[in-house]
Amino acid sequence: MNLQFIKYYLVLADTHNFTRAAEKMNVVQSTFSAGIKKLEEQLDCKLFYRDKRNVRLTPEGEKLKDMAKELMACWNKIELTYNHHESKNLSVGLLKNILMDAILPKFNKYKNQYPEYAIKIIDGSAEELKKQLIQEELDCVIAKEHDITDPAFFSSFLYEERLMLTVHKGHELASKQSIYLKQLDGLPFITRTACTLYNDVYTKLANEHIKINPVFATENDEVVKGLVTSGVGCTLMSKPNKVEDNLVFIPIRDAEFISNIVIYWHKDNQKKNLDCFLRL
Amino acid sequence: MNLQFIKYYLVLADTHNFTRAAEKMNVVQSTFSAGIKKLEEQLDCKLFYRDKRNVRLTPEGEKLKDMAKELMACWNKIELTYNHHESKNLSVGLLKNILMDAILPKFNKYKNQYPEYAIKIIDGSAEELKKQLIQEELDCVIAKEHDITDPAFFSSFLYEERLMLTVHKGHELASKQSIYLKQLDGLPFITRTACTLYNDVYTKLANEHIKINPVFATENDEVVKGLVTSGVGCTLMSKPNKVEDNLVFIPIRDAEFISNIVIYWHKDNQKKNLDCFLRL
DNA sequence: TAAAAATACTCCATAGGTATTTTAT
DNA sequence: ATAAAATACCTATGGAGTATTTTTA
Repeated sequence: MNLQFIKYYLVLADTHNFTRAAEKMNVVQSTFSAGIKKLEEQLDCKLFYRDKRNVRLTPEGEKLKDMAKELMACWNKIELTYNHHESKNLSVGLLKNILMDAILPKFNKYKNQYPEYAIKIIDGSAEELKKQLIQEELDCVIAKEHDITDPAFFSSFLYEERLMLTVHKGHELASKQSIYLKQLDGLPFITRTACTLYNDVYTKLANEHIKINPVFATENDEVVKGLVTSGVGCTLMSKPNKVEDNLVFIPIRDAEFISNIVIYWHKDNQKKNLDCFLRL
Repeated sequence: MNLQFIKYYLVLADTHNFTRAAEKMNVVQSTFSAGIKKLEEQLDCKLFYRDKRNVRLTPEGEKLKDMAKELMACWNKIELTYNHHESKNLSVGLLKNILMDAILPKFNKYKNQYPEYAIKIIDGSAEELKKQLIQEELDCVIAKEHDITDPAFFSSFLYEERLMLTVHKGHELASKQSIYLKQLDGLPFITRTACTLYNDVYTKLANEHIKINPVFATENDEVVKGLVTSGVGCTLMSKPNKVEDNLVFIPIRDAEFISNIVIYWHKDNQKKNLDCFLRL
């Protein structure tokens, strides 16, 4: 009859690792193990296989997932309704010029499930956001992997950004399914100064003796898109879910410019809202 | 984080009485009071007014009702899914010739919410059903108030049956909005031998010196309806929600033949299914 | 005065912690 | 050999009980 163990279950079902799951729940591993065991005893069935170095859900465990999520959603709703002492606003830091595609659905889900609670979104550089996160001005920060390495913070993978060649519809390469890096040689190029992957890009191009022709440089991706659309040059950027009519994104076969986008939050931040947001 | 207290809350919200609610939960009153207090502390608001001899929900307490029911429904679903050791069939005793109108919706709700669990319905007299309830062959019994007075059983009111004059469409009284008892004088009458209220009826008629003309006697209400429809006589019976085309039910102004229908169950019966059924 | 809720205390089951052992790569 | 899960054991919290007091109709 204790919802704590249902939470244990949900976290373990996500992480597949007792030690890390326990850490996320702010209890020691033995306590966590005992909790899972108690839940298994109460429901009278094995929920997880613990074999050969990895933890997996049993069929019974799999069946519990949706019901447990629903149960916790009910409970969260009750707690959020009555807990007046803690702020109901969630402050989310968002790395400047990050691709919103994979984040917007998360925001929308939260808004649908908890319509009365606002999310405040703060734009900034990795440095600025990190500072605000440490000073507890932010509840969480969405940024690139390795932006924050402080062990006081958890991080959880959201999605990956992968740079592609971006050209306008009428460009000579627009019809290609994919290109090789050397095909960029001599092309008019727009530099996205806010993109941290550009260090890798320029290093790689130098190593391969490919000379691009930088015609513009800006940190604003909307400006970049406008420039590419108008045909003054190409660039390298991530492909959004919704591609503008006149833009074409082409994968690069012989190079990968990837960065993982993760969400950071302080291990001690017990805010109910944050927990709800993270679990969406 | 303890669902026990949510159950406390729901039972108290129903009974408006700490002592009786505690008894229903099989805990002593002080334990129950403490539990409600803990829930109020956890949610940081008063859920019940305890003033002037009665317990009432506060506005905050009222708000919790639906959310708490939803939460318990989630939990019940989980418990019913995994608790294999106890029988999932619910055995319900039903007093012979009882009006099904108010019971059918309850059965339907249960079937909708827990489609995989069967209800077994056993027909019988009050005596038979009581015996089976004591021998734990039945989980609960739907019968008349006072049919079972054993303190080992709880009872909860379901609805009232109220006898009305029942005639066919072409009957001389069919157009009346209501009648007086003396209008039954001399009428051909069908005696429903299974109806325990008929003792009261005959006593009252004798006291008032009203002489009816008993033309048929049967314990089967379907037969009674057939006879009334065919025009051989009138009777006194409860008005169902769905009235047959050719039958007319007329209230009696100067007499009340009422019996309360209640549901009985053993205080120690902790079957999850029963709990779910009772709370519908 | 009597019935119901709150309070004071006691008891014990159990959630959670520390330290250690077992298990599997 | 190492990392992770299980186990043993301890502590502290709190749910539930008994007995009593307070409250109010």
